[in-house]
Amino acid sequence: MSTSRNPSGTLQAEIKQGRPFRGPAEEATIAILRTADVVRRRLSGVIEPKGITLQQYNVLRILRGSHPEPLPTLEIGERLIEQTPGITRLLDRLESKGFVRRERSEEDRRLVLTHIEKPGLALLADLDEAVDRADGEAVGTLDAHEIAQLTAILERVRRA
Amino acid sequence: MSTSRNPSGTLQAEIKQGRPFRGPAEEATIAILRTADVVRRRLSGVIEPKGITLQQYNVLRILRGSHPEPLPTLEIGERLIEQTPGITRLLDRLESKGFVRRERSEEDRRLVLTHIEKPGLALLADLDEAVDRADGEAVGTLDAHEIAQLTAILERVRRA
DNA sequence: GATTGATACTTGACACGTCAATCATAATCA
DNA sequence: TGATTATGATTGACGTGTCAAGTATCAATC
Repeated sequence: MSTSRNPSGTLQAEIKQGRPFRGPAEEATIAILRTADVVRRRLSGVIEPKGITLQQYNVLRILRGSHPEPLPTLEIGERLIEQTPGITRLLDRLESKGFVRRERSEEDRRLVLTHIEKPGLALLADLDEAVDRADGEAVGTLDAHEIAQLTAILERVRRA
Repeated sequence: MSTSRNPSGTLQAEIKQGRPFRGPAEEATIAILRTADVVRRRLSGVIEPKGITLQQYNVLRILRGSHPEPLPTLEIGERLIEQTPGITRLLDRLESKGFVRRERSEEDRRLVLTHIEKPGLALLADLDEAVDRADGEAVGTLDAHEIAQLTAILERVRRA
């Protein structure tokens, strides 16, 4: 039965199988997921023709951010919000394409440090403008206030 | 050029490699992608313990929506925004778990019609409350106006 | 009514995302 | 010091997203 929730009598609850939130909350959740899909697709459309995937691009961006310092595998994983196992294989592919280089740390031999290489930097430089344009177009119909509002609301959703 | 936006002369544009949008637009784009990740993770946390993945759940929801009418494969794919090849294998797994049944259409033998089965409906019923709760919690700190606003802004991003 | 072109789906190949298990190295502390 | 535990990374297995090819069926047309 599971009817404990549902304060007052609540027509809605009786009629619609006791699901008080079906409606705006679900609509917003679905909107977030679908919008992210659309955005991801657009960015992929810009990036993949250059021979790397969106995730590989994200890793290169992270490595460029720390360049010339290398980063250990787990550190990259944290910034990507992704689980570690994935990172290892992602780096395998980037290394085989010559965009990054890996080496064991001397101080702590458990660490594998990844550096971005010249071809990686060149590829990013080549993509910067198009990616910025895509970002701009994604929110192109929003004014500055709306963009700020969207960003703030999404942050609250993440922290919820 | 598309420089109409960008208020005053714009130092930013000159200095930072002529990338006027790096900043708020990129921040908003990243916010959308990261928020969707968080939301997806939360929903998965509710659904996967019951033995199906989030995508399988979405397919079952779609099939419940049309029940007792079955749906052809492509129709399901369109509602998921996913490419067809993925749907076929998704349905393979749902079928092997007994949640759906497939059959060739008699009128048009190219079509494969998928029906949701009793165990599928039961599983969904079992999940409805928890999923609704998760949706509600995701946007729990937003008031009704903010939820509507978020949904509307995201829709504009998708249409951009 | 046989050929041609579209449509609906399937299969193969590769890139992730994620969990569980494993291996090497460090750190701890008995 | 030697055993135990913690940490960092990798591997294996499975589900999914996506592209390119392939197969079966239908529709059109000659």
